[in-house]
Amino acid sequence: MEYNFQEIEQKWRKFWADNQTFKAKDASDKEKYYVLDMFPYPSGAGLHVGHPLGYIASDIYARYKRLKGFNVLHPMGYDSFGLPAEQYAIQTGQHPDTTTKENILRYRDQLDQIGFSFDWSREVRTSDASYYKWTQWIFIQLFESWYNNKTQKAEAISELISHFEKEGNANIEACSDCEKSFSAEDWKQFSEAEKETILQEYRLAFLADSWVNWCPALGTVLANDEVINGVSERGGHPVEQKLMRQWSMRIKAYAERLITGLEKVDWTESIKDIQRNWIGKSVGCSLEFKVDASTGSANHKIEVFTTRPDTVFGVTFLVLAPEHPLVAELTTADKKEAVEKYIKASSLKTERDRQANVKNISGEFIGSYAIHPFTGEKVALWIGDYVLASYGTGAVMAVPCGDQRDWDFAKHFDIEIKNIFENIDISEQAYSEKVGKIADSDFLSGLEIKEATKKAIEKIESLNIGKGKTNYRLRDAVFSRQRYWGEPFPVYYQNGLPKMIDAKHLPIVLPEVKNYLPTPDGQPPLGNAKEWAWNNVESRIENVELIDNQTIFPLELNTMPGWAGSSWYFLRYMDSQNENEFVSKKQVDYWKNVDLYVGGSEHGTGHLLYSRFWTKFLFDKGFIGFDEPFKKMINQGMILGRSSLAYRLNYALIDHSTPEKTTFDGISGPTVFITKTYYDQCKPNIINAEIHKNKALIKKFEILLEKSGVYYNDYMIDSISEIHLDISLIDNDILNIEAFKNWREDYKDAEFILEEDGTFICGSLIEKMSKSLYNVQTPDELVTKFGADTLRMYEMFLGPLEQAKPWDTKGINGVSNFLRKLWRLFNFDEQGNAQLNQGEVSKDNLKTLHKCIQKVTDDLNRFSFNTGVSNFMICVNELTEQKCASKEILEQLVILISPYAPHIAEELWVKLGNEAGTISYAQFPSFNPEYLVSDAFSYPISFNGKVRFNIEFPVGMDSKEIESQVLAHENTAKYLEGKTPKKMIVVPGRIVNVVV
RNA sequence: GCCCAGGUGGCGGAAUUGGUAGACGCGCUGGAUUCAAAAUCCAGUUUCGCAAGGAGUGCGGGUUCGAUUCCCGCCCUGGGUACCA
Repeated sequence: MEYNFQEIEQKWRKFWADNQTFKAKDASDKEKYYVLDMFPYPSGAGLHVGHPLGYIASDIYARYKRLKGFNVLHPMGYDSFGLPAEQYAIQTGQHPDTTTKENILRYRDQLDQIGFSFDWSREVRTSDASYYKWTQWIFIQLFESWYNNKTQKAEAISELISHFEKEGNANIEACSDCEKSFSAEDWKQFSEAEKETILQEYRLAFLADSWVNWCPALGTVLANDEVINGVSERGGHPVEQKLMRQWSMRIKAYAERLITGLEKVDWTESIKDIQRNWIGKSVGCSLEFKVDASTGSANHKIEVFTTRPDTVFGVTFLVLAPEHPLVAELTTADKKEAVEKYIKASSLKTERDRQANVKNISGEFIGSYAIHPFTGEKVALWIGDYVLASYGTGAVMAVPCGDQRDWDFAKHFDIEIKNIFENIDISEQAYSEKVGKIADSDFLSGLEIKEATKKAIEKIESLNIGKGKTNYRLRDAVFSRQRYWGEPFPVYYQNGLPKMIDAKHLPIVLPEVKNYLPTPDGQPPLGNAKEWAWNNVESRIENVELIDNQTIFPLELNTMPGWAGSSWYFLRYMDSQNENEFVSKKQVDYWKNVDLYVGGSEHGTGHLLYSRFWTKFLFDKGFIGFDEPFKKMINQGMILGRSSLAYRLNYALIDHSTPEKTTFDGISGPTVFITKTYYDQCKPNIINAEIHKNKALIKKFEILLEKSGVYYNDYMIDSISEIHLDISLIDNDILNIEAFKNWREDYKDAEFILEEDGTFICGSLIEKMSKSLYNVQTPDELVTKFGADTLRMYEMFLGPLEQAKPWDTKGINGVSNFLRKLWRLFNFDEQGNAQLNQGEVSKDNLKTLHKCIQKVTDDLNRFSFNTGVSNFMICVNELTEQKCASKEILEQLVILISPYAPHIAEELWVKLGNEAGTISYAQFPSFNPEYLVSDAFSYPISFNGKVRFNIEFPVGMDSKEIESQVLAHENTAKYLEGKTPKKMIVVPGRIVNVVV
C-alpha cells in the first residue's frame, strides 16, 4: 500500500477538528506552557510560504511540549484592523469588515491545510467589538493613571489629585511635561479646564499639541517606528512635521524599565540591542550658561544637556536649535537679518532634506555671548540645525576637541578649538574616546575622564548650576490616527475637555459610514457618522451638557493605531470569551506570560516595545502578575523569493539597401532568448562588441534569423535584458518552453538559443517575494503536490530558523522521499496491514533509535529544527538498511516524529494498533545511554609524537576503566614506544592526555 | 559613522564545551532493475595528484599538541540606527 498523503492528511485534520484535540484546558495539574505566534494581518494576498515558517516551528515546539506532559496553550488570531483594508474600501466601497472577514476565511483555510495544532476555540480578532471593547477599557485605565517616579510605577490619577489638593505639586516626582509648580491653594483656585490641562501633563494617555509625523498622502499621523528614512513604512509616501492635537501615550515613563527588563528575558542580543538603541539612554548632566549682560539680558540662562561634563573647559561656543525659544531675543540687531533667513531656511527643510545633507555644515552666529560658568570667559552663541529642538534642552555646549560635529563646525566657521586632553593630537580630528586624562581644566586637570565626569557633576550640582540627568531618545507615542478602520476612542468632549465614557457603556462600536475618506471640513472619516457620534454620547452620558454646535462633535473622531490591539492580545487568548473582564485574574495567574514567542524581528521597535509597555502598566495596576509579556523569543528569518530570469537579446536588424532602415523602422525579427551559459559568457561586459565576439552564440543567432525568414542584410546586437519569468514555468532552472510561449501573448513566437543538450537554462536572483517579480510561492500548491507533512519538514529543513533564506523547492523531493521511506518501513500489505515483528529488538535498531532520540531531543531544545529533520533522515536510512521491522522501535520513532509530521504519525500510530488521537498526548521517548555504547577504543585520531592523543570511548564509562583500557590498547603501545606514562588525564568528551 | 549578525563544496547547510571538516538533503556521474519511462536501489562526488601524498572553512597574523570554533588586524555581505549632544 502506497503512502497516500492526501487521504491521510484530510482524515486527521477532520479528526482533530471533530475531537477538539488541541483545546487547552484552563485548569490542569500539568505544568503550563504558552507558545505564541505573532498573529497575522489578514491581507488580501493570502499566505505565502514565508508566513508558515514561524508557525511550523512553534507548532513543532507546542506538540513537543504536549508530549513532554505540559498543558500547552497554543492559540491563533488575527490583527484585523489595518490600513490595506481601508484603502481597499476607499477604492472599491467594500466595507473593510467584509474584506477582512473574507481574507480571514482564506487564511484559516490555508492554515488548516498545514495541520497546525492551534486551539481555535480561543481565536481573537482585534476588529471584533467584543475584543476592542477591552482595548478601549485599557485606554481608560491609562487615562486614569500617572507615573510615580518615587514608587517607579503607575498609580491612579485620583491619588495625584488628592495630593495636589493637599500640597500642590511639591514633593511629586512624576514622569510629566508639567514644568510649573503650584501650591494646594493654587490648585483649588484653578478652573476645571486649568486643572484638566495640568492633569493632561501627568496622565499616561493624554491629549497634547505635539509635533507629529504627518503623511499627507495617507491623510494620517504616523508613529516614529512607522516612518523609515523620512517616508511612510506603508506606501513610501513623504512625511512632514506638523503640530497637531493628538492622543499620546507616555511611554517615556517606562524608558528605564523597558531597558532593565530586557535583562530578564531570553531574547537574542541583537533584538535587545535594537530596543536599547531605540530607547537611547544617555547619562550626563544639565548645565546652565548665563547670558553675557553686555550683549543680552543677563536674566537669561541657557540650559544645555551633555554626556561629557568632563570636557566643560573645552567649551568654545554654544549652539542652539534654530527653534530654541531664546533665539529671537538674543539675536543682536546686526545679525538679525542673517539669523532670520537661516531659521526660515531650516524650517523649510523637510526631515528628509536634513538627513540627506548630514555632511553640510550650516549655522549662524547670533551676535550675543554666554558666560562660561567656570572660567567666566565669553562664549559665542550660534544656531545650527544639527542641534534638535526636541532632544535634551535644544541647546548644546560645543566642545570641538572632543566631539567630531563640534570640531567640524568650529573648523568651518573658524572658531577656536581648545585642547583639554593630555598628549592627544586634535589637529586632524576630535578625540571622542572615553579614556585618557584631562588637562588644562582647573579642578579637573590630571583626572581620568571617568573620574573627571563624576567630579564635574558634583561641582555643577554643588554650585546649583545644573544636575546629573538621564535623557532618553524614546519619544512619547502618538496614539491618534485619522482613519476609519481602527478602534474608536471611548472619549467624549464636554466644554472642550476630554472625558472617558463609563466602562459599563463599552464598547463604542465603529459606525457604518458611506465614505471612508476624511470629511470635506477636514474631520477624520468618523466625522461622516454624525448621528453615531451624537447618539453614543446622549445615550451613555447622564446629565451631559453638550455644546450645541453642529460643527463640533462630542465624540472623539480619531481612531487608535494598529499597535493598540496587538499590545495585549496575548492576554485575551487566556480568557477569550470573558464578557466581564479583559482577562480574569484566575486565568492570567495560571497561564502567566508567554513562554515562547515566535515572530519576525522587524517588530523590534514597534509591537514588541508597546506590548512590553502595556504589560508593565497592567502589572503596575495589579491586573496581571508579571511585567514582561514574552519570556523567550525566537525571530524567524524572512523567506526570500527566488526569481527566475531569461535573457533576451536586444538587437536591431539593418537593411543596407535602404539606408538607416532598422528594426525600429519596421523590420522585426523574432524575440530571441539565450540560455544562461551564453549569458554568463557575455556577462562581464554586456556591450555589443563582447557579444559579437562570442562566435558560438552569433552562429546560432544567425541560423535562427535565417530560419525566421525575415529579410535583413546586417544586424547589431545591442545588449541583453534580464526578464523575470513566472516560477511555475521553470523546473530545476529548466524552462518549459511551450508553457512559456503560452504565458504571455508577446512571447508566443519567441525563439530560443539553447544549451548543447537542447535545454534552456534560466538564471536566478534572490529577492523579496513579490507578485510583480513572479516569484511568490503559496503553500497551497505544495500541499497539494507533496502534502502538509512534507511542506512542514521541508520548511524546517531549509536552514536555521533565524536566518533569512531564499525559498527554493529544489530539495523538497528529498523530504518527500524520506516520508515515503518511513512509510515503507512498516511493510504494508495490500489490505494496509503492517507486517511487523513483535518483541525482538536488535541491538543495532536500538542504537539507531536512541541516537535519534538523543539528537532530536537536543535539536528541539535548541530550536534547531533543520538538524532535527536531518537526524530523522539518518535514522530512517539506518533502519531501512537494518531491515528493521520491530514494532517497538517504530512506535517510538512515530512519537518522536509526530511534532514534525503529525498527519503521517497519527496514521502510523493507529496502524500500530493504538487508539486514534492518543499520540498527541503520548509519552515523548527518552534515550537510554546504554544503547549508545560504541565500539570502545576503535582508533586513535591524532598524536603529536609526545604527549596526547584522541580515543573514542563508550559513553558513561568510568575514567579508571578508560585509563586501564587505553594502556592495554595496541595503538597506545605503538605510540608510547615502551615508555611508561607519568600521568594520564581523562578529559570529558573523547580526549585522553597521556603525559610521558 | 556607530551597534549587531554572518562569510564552510556546484547549491541549501552540518560540525552542541577547541578534537576524524563537509553530516543530511539537492544536483551531478556511473551502475542495477525495466521493452521503455517514472519510481526504487547500489557506488562515487571539497580540491590538486595516476598514486603515495598535499592543500583546504573570506584575507593576514597569533594562542594551542590540535582552531570552522578562541584572540588581534583587515576585507566582504546582510540587518538595525543616525546630526540624540
